[in-house]
Amino acid sequence: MTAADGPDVTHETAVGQGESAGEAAVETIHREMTVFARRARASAGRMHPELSLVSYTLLGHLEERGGCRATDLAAHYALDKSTVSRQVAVLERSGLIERRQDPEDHRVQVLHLTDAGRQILAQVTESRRAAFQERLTEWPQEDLERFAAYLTRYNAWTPTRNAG
Amino acid sequence: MTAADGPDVTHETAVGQGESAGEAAVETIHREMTVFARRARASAGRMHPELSLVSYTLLGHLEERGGCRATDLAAHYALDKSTVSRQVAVLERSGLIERRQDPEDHRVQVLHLTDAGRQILAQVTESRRAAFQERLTEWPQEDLERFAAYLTRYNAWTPTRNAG
DNA sequence: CGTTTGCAGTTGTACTATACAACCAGACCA
DNA sequence: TGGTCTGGTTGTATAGTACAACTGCAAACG
Repeated sequence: MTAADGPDVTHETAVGQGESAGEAAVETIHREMTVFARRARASAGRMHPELSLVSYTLLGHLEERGGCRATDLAAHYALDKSTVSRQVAVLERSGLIERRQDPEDHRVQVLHLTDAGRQILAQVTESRRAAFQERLTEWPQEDLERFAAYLTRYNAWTPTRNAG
Repeated sequence: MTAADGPDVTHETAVGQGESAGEAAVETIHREMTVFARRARASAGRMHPELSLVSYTLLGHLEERGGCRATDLAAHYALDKSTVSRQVAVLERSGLIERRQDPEDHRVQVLHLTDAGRQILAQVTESRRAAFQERLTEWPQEDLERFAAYLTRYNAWTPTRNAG
Protein backbone atom coordinates (compact mmCIF):
# COMPACT_ATOMS: atom_id res chain seq x y z
CA MET A 1 0.00 0.00 0.00
CA THR A 2 2.47 2.50 1.15
CA ALA A 3 4.88 1.48 -1.50
CA ALA A 4 2.39 1.85 -4.23
CA ASP A 5 1.62 5.38 -3.28
CA GLY A 6 4.63 6.97 -4.73
CA PRO A 7 4.95 5.60 -8.20
CA ASP A 8 6.94 8.54 -9.33
CA VAL A 9 9.80 7.92 -7.02
CA THR A 10 12.64 5.95 -8.36
CA HIS A 11 12.27 2.88 -6.33
CA GLU A 12 11.55 0.59 -9.19
CA THR A 13 14.45 -1.67 -8.47
CA ALA A 14 13.66 -1.59 -4.86
CA VAL A 15 15.09 -4.56 -3.18
CA GLY A 16 16.73 -5.72 -6.28
CA GLN A 17 20.08 -4.89 -7.65
CA GLY A 18 21.22 -1.80 -9.43
CA GLU A 19 20.26 0.58 -6.70
CA SER A 20 21.31 4.10 -7.18
CA ALA A 21 23.59 5.68 -4.65
CA GLY A 22 20.59 7.60 -3.40
CA GLU A 23 18.69 4.46 -2.76
CA ALA A 24 21.61 2.93 -1.00
CA ALA A 25 21.79 5.92 1.28
CA VAL A 26 18.11 5.79 1.98
CA GLU A 27 18.43 2.13 2.69
CA THR A 28 21.21 2.79 5.13
CA ILE A 29 19.34 5.56 6.84
CA HIS A 30 16.35 3.36 7.12
CA ARG A 31 18.32 0.52 8.59
CA GLU A 32 20.31 2.61 11.00
CA MET A 33 17.32 4.48 12.24
CA THR A 34 15.63 1.19 12.82
CA VAL A 35 18.53 -0.13 14.77
CA PHE A 36 18.59 2.97 16.80
CA ALA A 37 14.91 2.76 17.54
CA ARG A 38 15.27 -0.84 18.54
CA ARG A 39 17.93 -0.02 21.02
CA ALA A 40 16.66 3.23 22.33
CA ARG A 41 14.00 1.86 24.49
CA ALA A 42 16.01 -0.85 26.03
CA SER A 43 18.83 1.45 26.95
CA ALA A 44 16.47 4.15 28.10
CA GLY A 45 14.96 1.77 30.59
CA ARG A 46 18.31 0.80 31.94
CA MET A 47 19.65 4.27 32.17
CA HIS A 48 16.73 5.72 34.00
CA PRO A 49 14.46 3.28 35.63
CA GLU A 50 12.77 6.29 37.08
CA LEU A 51 11.56 7.63 33.84
CA SER A 52 10.62 5.59 30.84
CA LEU A 53 11.26 6.81 27.39
CA VAL A 54 7.65 7.70 27.01
CA SER A 55 7.43 9.51 30.26
CA TYR A 56 10.56 11.28 29.41
CA THR A 57 9.32 12.48 26.07
CA LEU A 58 6.03 13.46 27.56
CA LEU A 59 7.67 15.45 30.26
CA GLY A 60 9.97 16.98 27.72
CA HIS A 61 7.06 18.04 25.64
CA LEU A 62 5.37 19.56 28.61
CA GLU A 63 8.42 21.54 29.42
CA GLU A 64 8.91 22.64 25.89
CA ARG A 65 5.36 23.74 25.55
CA GLY A 66 4.85 24.94 29.03
CA GLY A 67 1.88 22.69 29.53
CA CYS A 68 -0.61 21.12 27.23
CA ARG A 69 -3.55 18.78 27.10
CA ALA A 70 -3.41 15.03 27.11
CA THR A 71 -4.99 14.96 23.72
CA ASP A 72 -2.21 17.09 22.35
CA LEU A 73 0.32 14.64 23.62
CA ALA A 74 -1.55 11.78 22.10
CA ALA A 75 -1.76 13.47 18.75
CA HIS A 76 1.79 14.59 18.80
CA TYR A 77 3.27 11.26 19.62
CA ALA A 78 0.80 9.20 17.72
CA LEU A 79 -0.31 7.52 20.90
CA ASP A 80 -3.74 6.40 21.84
CA LYS A 81 -5.40 8.71 24.27
CA SER A 82 -5.80 5.86 26.70
CA THR A 83 -2.09 5.36 26.71
CA VAL A 84 -1.50 8.97 27.39
CA SER A 85 -4.14 8.94 30.04
CA ARG A 86 -2.36 6.18 31.89
CA GLN A 87 1.04 7.68 31.48
CA VAL A 88 -0.25 10.95 32.70
CA ALA A 89 -1.85 9.25 35.65
CA VAL A 90 1.45 7.68 36.56
CA LEU A 91 3.32 10.90 36.18
CA GLU A 92 0.80 12.67 38.29
CA ARG A 93 0.90 10.01 40.95
CA SER A 94 4.64 10.42 41.01
CA GLY A 95 4.20 14.10 41.48
CA LEU A 96 5.98 14.97 38.30
CA ILE A 97 3.12 16.73 36.67
CA GLU A 98 -0.11 18.29 37.77
CA ARG A 99 -3.42 18.83 36.11
CA ARG A 100 -5.25 22.06 36.03
CA GLN A 101 -8.81 22.23 34.96
CA ASP A 102 -9.25 24.61 32.16
CA PRO A 103 -11.71 27.16 33.51
CA GLU A 104 -13.10 27.68 30.06
CA ASP A 105 -13.70 24.08 29.22
CA HIS A 106 -14.18 21.69 32.03
CA ARG A 107 -13.41 18.71 29.90
CA VAL A 108 -9.90 19.89 29.47
CA GLN A 109 -7.06 19.28 31.85
CA VAL A 110 -4.02 21.28 31.13
CA LEU A 111 -0.95 19.40 32.21
CA HIS A 112 1.97 21.13 33.79
CA LEU A 113 5.30 20.07 35.07
CA THR A 114 5.74 20.34 38.77
CA ASP A 115 9.02 21.45 40.22
CA ALA A 116 9.82 17.85 40.97
CA GLY A 117 9.02 17.00 37.40
CA ARG A 118 11.22 19.72 36.10
CA GLN A 119 13.98 18.53 38.29
CA ILE A 120 13.77 14.89 37.31
CA LEU A 121 13.48 15.85 33.72
CA ALA A 122 16.59 17.94 33.97
CA GLN A 123 18.44 15.12 35.64
CA VAL A 124 17.48 12.56 33.10
CA THR A 125 18.06 14.93 30.27
CA GLU A 126 21.46 15.63 31.60
CA SER A 127 22.45 12.03 31.97
CA ARG A 128 21.03 11.14 28.62
CA ARG A 129 22.81 14.01 27.14
CA ALA A 130 25.99 12.89 28.79
CA ALA A 131 25.61 9.49 27.25
CA PHE A 132 25.08 11.03 23.89
CA GLN A 133 27.96 13.29 24.49
CA GLU A 134 30.14 10.34 25.18
CA ARG A 135 29.24 8.80 21.90
CA LEU A 136 29.70 11.99 20.06
CA THR A 137 32.68 13.33 21.81
CA GLU A 138 35.07 12.63 19.02
CA TRP A 139 32.93 14.03 16.31
CA PRO A 140 34.06 17.22 14.71
CA GLN A 141 31.88 20.14 15.50
CA GLU A 142 30.81 20.48 11.94
CA ASP A 143 29.60 16.92 11.79
CA LEU A 144 27.69 17.29 15.00
CA GLU A 145 25.88 20.25 13.68
CA ARG A 146 25.10 18.66 10.41
CA PHE A 147 23.92 15.51 12.05
CA ALA A 148 21.69 17.49 14.35
CA ALA A 149 20.30 19.39 11.44
CA TYR A 150 19.62 16.26 9.48
CA LEU A 151 17.78 14.64 12.31
CA THR A 152 15.74 17.71 12.92
CA ARG A 153 14.88 17.92 9.32
CA TYR A 154 14.03 14.29 9.19
CA ASN A 155 11.70 14.49 12.12
CA ALA A 156 10.17 17.73 11.05
CA TRP A 157 8.81 16.15 7.94
CA THR A 158 5.10 15.72 8.03
CA PRO A 159 3.19 13.31 5.92
CA THR A 160 2.14 15.60 3.15
CA ARG A 161 -1.17 14.44 1.89
CA ASN A 162 0.70 14.46 -1.34
CA ALA A 163 4.36 14.88 -1.79
CA GLY A 164 4.54 18.16 -3.51
CA MET B 1 6.14 18.13 13.70
CA THR B 2 6.64 19.70 16.92
CA ALA B 3 8.74 17.67 19.14
CA ALA B 4 10.86 18.19 16.18
CA ASP B 5 9.96 21.70 15.71
CA GLY B 6 11.94 23.30 18.35
CA PRO B 7 14.86 22.33 16.25
CA ASP B 8 16.80 25.46 16.28
CA VAL B 9 18.38 24.26 19.38
CA THR B 10 19.03 26.93 21.90
CA HIS B 11 16.94 24.77 24.07
CA GLU B 12 18.91 25.07 27.20
CA THR B 13 17.52 22.43 29.43
CA ALA B 14 17.87 23.75 32.86
CA VAL B 15 21.16 22.00 32.75
CA GLY B 16 22.93 25.21 32.96
CA GLN B 17 23.64 27.92 30.58
CA GLY B 18 26.77 28.54 28.67
CA GLU B 19 26.48 25.48 26.55
CA SER B 20 28.86 25.36 23.70
CA ALA B 21 27.61 24.96 20.20
CA GLY B 22 28.79 21.40 20.42
CA GLU B 23 26.66 20.76 23.43
CA ALA B 24 23.72 22.32 21.75
CA ALA B 25 24.18 20.05 18.80
CA VAL B 26 24.43 17.06 21.06
CA GLU B 27 21.32 18.16 22.80
CA THR B 28 19.50 18.38 19.53
CA ILE B 29 20.72 15.03 18.37
CA HIS B 30 19.64 13.58 21.64
CA ARG B 31 16.23 15.07 21.41
CA GLU B 32 15.62 14.20 17.82
CA MET B 33 16.80 10.67 18.19
CA THR B 34 14.48 10.29 21.12
CA VAL B 35 11.54 11.59 19.21
CA PHE B 36 12.35 9.30 16.41
CA ALA B 37 12.62 6.32 18.67
CA ARG B 38 9.35 7.13 20.33
CA ARG B 39 7.57 7.25 17.06
CA ALA B 40 9.29 4.46 15.28
CA ARG B 41 7.60 1.72 17.08
CA ALA B 42 4.16 3.06 16.88
CA SER B 43 4.33 3.61 13.18
CA ALA B 44 6.12 0.35 12.58
CA GLY B 45 3.28 -1.57 14.12
CA ARG B 46 0.76 0.19 11.99
CA MET B 47 2.65 -0.08 8.80
CA HIS B 48 3.30 -3.76 9.03
CA PRO B 49 1.15 -5.62 11.43
CA GLU B 50 2.71 -8.71 9.99
CA LEU B 51 6.15 -7.98 11.24
CA SER B 52 6.97 -6.13 14.39
CA LEU B 53 9.89 -3.81 14.52
CA VAL B 54 11.86 -6.38 16.42
CA SER B 55 11.05 -9.20 14.13
CA TYR B 56 11.88 -7.02 11.27
CA THR B 57 15.27 -6.09 12.56
CA LEU B 58 15.98 -9.65 13.48
CA LEU B 59 15.07 -10.86 10.04
CA GLY B 60 17.11 -8.10 8.54
CA HIS B 61 20.10 -9.09 10.55
CA LEU B 62 19.71 -12.66 9.49
CA GLU B 63 19.61 -11.69 5.90
CA GLU B 64 22.52 -9.39 6.23
CA ARG B 65 24.63 -11.95 7.93
CA GLY B 66 23.34 -14.91 6.11
CA GLY B 67 22.35 -16.64 9.29
CA CYS B 68 23.54 -16.37 12.84
CA ARG B 69 22.94 -17.62 16.34
CA ALA B 70 20.31 -16.38 18.71
CA THR B 71 22.99 -15.23 21.06
CA ASP B 72 24.48 -13.07 18.38
CA LEU B 73 21.17 -11.39 17.87
CA ALA B 74 20.80 -10.82 21.56
CA ALA B 75 24.21 -9.30 21.81
CA HIS B 76 23.83 -7.21 18.75
CA TYR B 77 20.53 -5.73 19.73
CA ALA B 78 21.14 -5.59 23.42
CA LEU B 79 18.23 -7.90 24.04
CA ASP B 80 17.93 -10.56 26.63
CA LYS B 81 18.45 -14.00 25.24
CA SER B 82 15.03 -15.01 26.46
CA THR B 83 13.50 -12.27 24.40
CA VAL B 84 15.35 -13.39 21.35
CA SER B 85 14.43 -16.94 22.07
CA ARG B 86 10.78 -16.08 22.05
CA GLN B 87 10.97 -13.89 19.04
CA VAL B 88 12.81 -16.57 17.21
CA ALA B 89 10.22 -19.10 18.23
CA VAL B 90 7.51 -16.92 16.77
CA LEU B 91 9.38 -16.33 13.58
CA GLU B 92 10.00 -20.00 13.23
CA ARG B 93 6.41 -20.85 13.91
CA SER B 94 5.48 -18.41 11.18
CA GLY B 95 7.82 -20.15 8.84
CA LEU B 96 9.96 -17.08 8.35
CA ILE B 97 13.14 -18.57 9.67
CA GLU B 98 14.49 -22.01 10.32
CA ARG B 99 16.98 -23.39 12.76
CA ARG B 100 19.83 -25.62 11.87
CA GLN B 101 21.74 -27.44 14.47
CA ASP B 102 25.38 -26.64 14.26
CA PRO B 103 27.01 -29.99 13.66
CA GLU B 104 30.08 -28.86 15.54
CA ASP B 105 28.31 -27.60 18.59
CA HIS B 106 25.00 -29.09 19.40
CA ARG B 107 24.04 -26.26 21.67
CA VAL B 108 24.05 -23.90 18.77
CA GLN B 109 21.18 -23.31 16.44
CA VAL B 110 22.11 -21.33 13.44
CA LEU B 111 19.17 -19.32 12.27
CA HIS B 112 18.42 -18.85 8.62
CA LEU B 113 15.82 -17.05 6.68
CA THR B 114 13.44 -19.22 4.79
CA ASP B 115 12.24 -18.22 1.38
CA ALA B 116 9.03 -17.02 2.91
CA GLY B 117 11.03 -15.01 5.38
CA ARG B 118 13.11 -13.47 2.69
CA GLN B 119 10.01 -12.58 0.82
CA ILE B 120 8.22 -10.96 3.72
CA LEU B 121 11.34 -9.15 4.68
CA ALA B 122 11.70 -7.82 1.19
CA GLN B 123 8.12 -6.65 1.18
CA VAL B 124 8.35 -4.89 4.46
CA THR B 125 11.72 -3.48 3.65
CA GLU B 126 10.38 -2.13 0.47
CA SER B 127 7.42 -0.46 1.99
CA ARG B 128 9.46 0.92 4.84
CA ARG B 129 12.02 2.10 2.43
CA ALA B 130 9.37 3.75 0.37
CA ALA B 131 8.18 5.60 3.42
CA PHE B 132 11.69 6.70 4.14
CA GLN B 133 12.18 7.57 0.55
CA GLU B 134 9.15 9.73 0.67
CA ARG B 135 10.57 11.62 3.55
CA LEU B 136 13.93 11.91 2.00
CA THR B 137 12.99 12.43 -1.55
CA GLU B 138 13.83 16.06 -1.58
CA TRP B 139 17.13 15.73 0.10
CA PRO B 140 20.19 16.37 -1.97
CA GLN B 141 22.22 13.31 -2.62
CA GLU B 142 25.12 14.61 -0.66
CA ASP B 143 23.01 15.13 2.41
CA LEU B 144 21.54 11.68 2.15
CA GLU B 145 24.93 10.16 2.09
CA ARG B 146 26.21 12.19 4.94
CA PHE B 147 23.17 11.50 7.01
CA ALA B 148 23.51 7.81 6.35
CA ALA B 149 27.14 7.94 7.30
CA TYR B 150 26.42 9.79 10.49
CA LEU B 151 23.82 7.33 11.57
CA THR B 152 26.03 4.42 10.81
CA ARG B 153 28.81 5.97 12.73
CA TYR B 154 26.55 6.78 15.58
CA ASN B 155 25.26 3.26 15.85
CA ALA B 156 28.63 1.72 15.37
CA TRP B 157 29.91 3.26 18.53
CA THR B 158 30.43 0.83 21.34
CA PRO B 159 31.11 1.59 24.95
CA THR B 160 34.83 1.81 25.31
CA ARG B 161 35.14 -0.96 27.83
CA ASN B 162 33.95 -3.29 25.16
CA ALA B 163 35.94 -1.94 22.32
CA GLY B 164 39.11 -1.26 24.11
C1' DC C 1 -35.20 24.51 26.64
C1' DG C 2 -33.91 19.48 25.53
C1' DT C 3 -31.69 16.48 22.35
C1' DT C 4 -28.03 15.14 19.62
C1' DT C 5 -23.50 15.20 18.37
C1' DG C 6 -18.75 15.68 19.47
C1' DC C 7 -14.61 16.05 22.15
C1' DA C 8 -11.47 15.09 26.47
C1' DG C 9 -10.40 11.82 29.27
C1' DT C 10 -10.87 7.14 31.92
C1' DT C 11 -11.36 2.32 32.44
C1' DG C 12 -11.64 -2.62 31.03
C1' DT C 13 -9.29 -5.88 28.49
C1' DA C 14 -5.89 -7.99 25.82
C1' DC C 15 -1.52 -8.40 23.62
C1' DT C 16 3.49 -7.70 22.77
C1' DA C 17 8.07 -6.87 24.02
C1' DT C 18 10.85 -7.07 27.46
C1' DA C 19 13.78 -8.46 31.62
C1' DC C 20 15.37 -11.50 35.15
C1' DA C 21 15.93 -15.77 37.18
C1' DA C 22 15.83 -20.59 37.15
C1' DC C 23 16.68 -24.14 34.51
C1' DC C 24 18.41 -27.75 30.86
C1' DA C 25 21.80 -29.51 27.71
C1' DG C 26 25.96 -29.67 25.27
C1' DA C 27 30.92 -28.40 25.34
C1' DC C 28 35.31 -27.58 27.40
C1' DC C 29 38.66 -28.00 31.00
C1' DA C 30 41.23 -30.13 34.75
C1' DT D 1 34.61 -37.82 36.19
C1' DG D 2 33.14 -33.55 37.78
C1' DG D 3 33.06 -28.43 37.52
C1' DT D 4 32.16 -24.68 34.86
C1' DC D 5 30.99 -22.13 30.87
C1' DT D 6 27.84 -21.19 27.09
C1' DG D 7 23.54 -21.39 24.13
C1' DG D 8 19.05 -21.67 24.61
C1' DT D 9 14.20 -22.32 26.87
C1' DT D 10 10.69 -21.54 30.19
C1' DG D 11 8.33 -19.28 34.26
C1' DT D 12 6.99 -15.04 35.86
C1' DA D 13 6.39 -10.23 36.14
C1' DT D 14 6.13 -5.63 34.20
C1' DA D 15 5.61 -1.76 30.96
C1' DG D 16 3.64 0.20 27.04
C1' DT D 17 0.40 -0.05 23.92
C1' DA D 18 -4.20 -0.36 21.35
C1' DC D 19 -9.10 -0.71 20.98
C1' DA D 20 -13.53 -0.36 22.59
C1' DA D 21 -16.86 1.00 25.77
C1' DC D 22 -17.93 4.44 28.85
C1' DT D 23 -18.44 9.20 31.55
C1' DG D 24 -18.82 14.08 31.52
C1' DC D 25 -18.84 18.36 29.62
C1' DA D 26 -19.82 21.44 25.72
C1' DA D 27 -21.47 23.26 21.63
C1' DA D 28 -24.87 23.00 17.99
C1' DC D 29 -29.36 22.06 16.45
C1' DG D 30 -34.50 21.60 16.83
